[in-house]
Amino acid sequence: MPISPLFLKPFDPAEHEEPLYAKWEAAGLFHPETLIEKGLLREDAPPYTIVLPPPNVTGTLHVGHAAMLAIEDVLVRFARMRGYRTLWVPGTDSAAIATQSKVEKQLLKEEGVTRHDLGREAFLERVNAFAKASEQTILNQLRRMGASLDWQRYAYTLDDQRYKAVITAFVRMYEAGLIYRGIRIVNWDSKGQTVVSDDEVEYTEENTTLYTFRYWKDFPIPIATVRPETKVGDVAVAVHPDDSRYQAYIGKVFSGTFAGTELTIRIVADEAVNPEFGTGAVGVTPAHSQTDWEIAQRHNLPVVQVIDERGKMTQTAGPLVAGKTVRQAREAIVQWLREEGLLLEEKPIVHRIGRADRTGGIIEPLPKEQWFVSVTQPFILERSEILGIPAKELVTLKDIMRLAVEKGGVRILPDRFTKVYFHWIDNLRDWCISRQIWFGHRIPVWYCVAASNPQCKQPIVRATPPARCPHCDGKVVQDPDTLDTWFSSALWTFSTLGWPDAWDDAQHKAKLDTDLAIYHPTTVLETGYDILFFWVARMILMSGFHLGQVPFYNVYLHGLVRDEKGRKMSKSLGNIIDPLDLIAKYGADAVRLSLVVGIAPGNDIKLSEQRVKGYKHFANKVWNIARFVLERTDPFPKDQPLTEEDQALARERDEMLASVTEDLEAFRLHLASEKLYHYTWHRLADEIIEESKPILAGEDASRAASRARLLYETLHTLVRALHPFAPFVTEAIWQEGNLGGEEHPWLMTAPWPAREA
RNA sequence: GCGCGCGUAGCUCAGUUGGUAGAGCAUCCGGUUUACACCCGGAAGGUCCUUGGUUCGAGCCCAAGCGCGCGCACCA
Repeated sequence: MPISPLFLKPFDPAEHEEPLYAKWEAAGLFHPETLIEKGLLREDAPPYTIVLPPPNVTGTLHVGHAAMLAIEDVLVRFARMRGYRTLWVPGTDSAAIATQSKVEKQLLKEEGVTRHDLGREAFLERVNAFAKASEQTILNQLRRMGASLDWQRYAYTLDDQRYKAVITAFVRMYEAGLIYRGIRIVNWDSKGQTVVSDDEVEYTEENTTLYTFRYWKDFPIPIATVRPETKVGDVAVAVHPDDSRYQAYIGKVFSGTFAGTELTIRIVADEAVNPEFGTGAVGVTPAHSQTDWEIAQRHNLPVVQVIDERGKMTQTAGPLVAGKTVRQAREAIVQWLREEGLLLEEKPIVHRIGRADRTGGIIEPLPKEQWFVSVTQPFILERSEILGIPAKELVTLKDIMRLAVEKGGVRILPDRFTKVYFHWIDNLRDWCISRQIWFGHRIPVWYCVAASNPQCKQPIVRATPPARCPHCDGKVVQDPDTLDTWFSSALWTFSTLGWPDAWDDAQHKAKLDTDLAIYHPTTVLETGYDILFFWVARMILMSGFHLGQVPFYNVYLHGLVRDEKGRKMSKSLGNIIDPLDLIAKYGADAVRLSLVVGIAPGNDIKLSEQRVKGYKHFANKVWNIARFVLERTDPFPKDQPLTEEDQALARERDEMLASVTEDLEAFRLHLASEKLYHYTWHRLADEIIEESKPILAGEDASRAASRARLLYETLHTLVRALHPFAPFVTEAIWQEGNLGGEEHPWLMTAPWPAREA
């Protein structure tokens, strides 16, 4: 058979990649059940599952996604070739706050209206339309990377099935006493006009002034603050219990006028005060500081709110500042302190201020009534498959999160993140899950409007809307808030596999033969180390509570992709590399290799165009090796015995493959790929093939035939081993060279070349 | 303050359990018209941050220090 004419030029990714992907998809090769039907996979094959960390539905593919896809696709293709029942579940995330603010910005710019002008219903229609319109973009970009995702199982965090999972989860946790409503100091995003969780606050250092002053002339203790404007809300001064300077004042109460408002200040002793800082005395503002709120709780102090949700001073703040913005109020109060001679010192200080990671809005701590998940409330886990966590005993969500990792149920890679994880768990507070935005899963809670008898004051928490109040038959209204987007993301491993429908409540286990029974717990969660807390920990929490399982056995954390100088990619630096541009220039295989070869788990990736270009050359090298070998070995002498030197070469190759296989099993993708790269180029091409030229053309026919057989078999092997890393060029060679024959028309589902370890 | 990581060739980084220091890019010299210029051969380039320890043997293990980065907490 003559060699395919396609081989007679350099490998052109543009010519092969998209058509090949379309063929794989059309043949159903991403869908494990189709492989079973076609006899390409045994029905009793052990499962191997990864759920894709869902990209933002309105976003576009960035290099971080590209790295994630490359790594996961290597794992999935490796597992598939080894005969696992391999499932990779695709999905997208509504990314509540990010998407909503994007649409709000657009509305304001193009139509000059706010979401309140449109109203909730109309606004949501607009957001959903926007999400729908963007969806195909990101999905096609996932395809361009070559990701072998099972599209028949595509999930979206806001679709009906996921909605059902979210509400069911909420109701069950409420009934178990793990979800409660309470007034706390929360992180108020003044720009996004919503609460955000502790993990969604990012701190930046800024230069500011530390003011030392007295409330009024005969007030005995000077205090220091960076936020004079909040001081109109002070109710106490706290000192350390052992501080000798202030012993005489502890327990005393002082009254006076501060900045035009009457204050009653009690002196309290509290361990939280650092006697070294400032004057060693803290003005306690319970409504606008987490620490002060806690002090106020311990000493039974009142709460006076002086800043409102829009960042303006309230009427309670007094005539001097009421109605002013925080900034104006600060100036006014400092001015007043100066005029009154109360200002003792102004000192420059570096202070960290919090901003919301999604909107950039300054975080204002405010007391608000919100919904929380308690991480310390004990409950009984009816059934447990989690290592080290017994069923029918009292546990807390914190216990589950800690023990799942500590006892080995979940393994985190690289190992060093385990400590970071424990540290986070140990400092964890209750999780605030309500958000004052509209785009997202609305909280399944209703309130009786009339509230005519005491029972009616109880919130009605249920999966289906109640028509009337069950106590007085009055009208009900739904809680206006939506859930933190991470609440639904935390259910992702099992909400994508059919929970709660696939769940048998009586048996506390998945119904037989459902996706949930077959594919959960998943095998690997692969994601960036930056969302270890947001997501990984909370998935363990949710899966532990609802299923009594870990959500995954392994966590593979990849690093941040940075530019060639090691800087974060950002719009403001203008150093963003668009993976689709790279794919267009160098091909998806090259992009994938550049994000995998030699990059250890958890390490940041410095990506340069040079690097990608190098791997394009590699893909072409593989292509040319195939041409050389196929040209000279067709038909290859299958039964020719190998000479001793060729047996040695075959052994060397197989040892290399055995070690590559071991590396892949241990998630050492960086080493596996490096070994393959090195063997292919610098051993096979540079040495073995070069030495083979005279042998193949030589007089010794049996030696030539032996070498031809060796080369053919080596190509056959190598193309399979390289497939997970560079799926396109290898599949193209497989097809054009007809390497699989009748039995394995697709390289994608051909067997892995090394024996089971 | 608590914790984590990094420091290896000019640059970017590998180095799996301790066993003769590696790759890509860049530099220099040479080659090559049929697998491939998206190439090949060769050269140069290293106190593996420092000091001390364990060991027959340390880039790797231990201790201390220096420099850089990150996470968490505090930040009144």
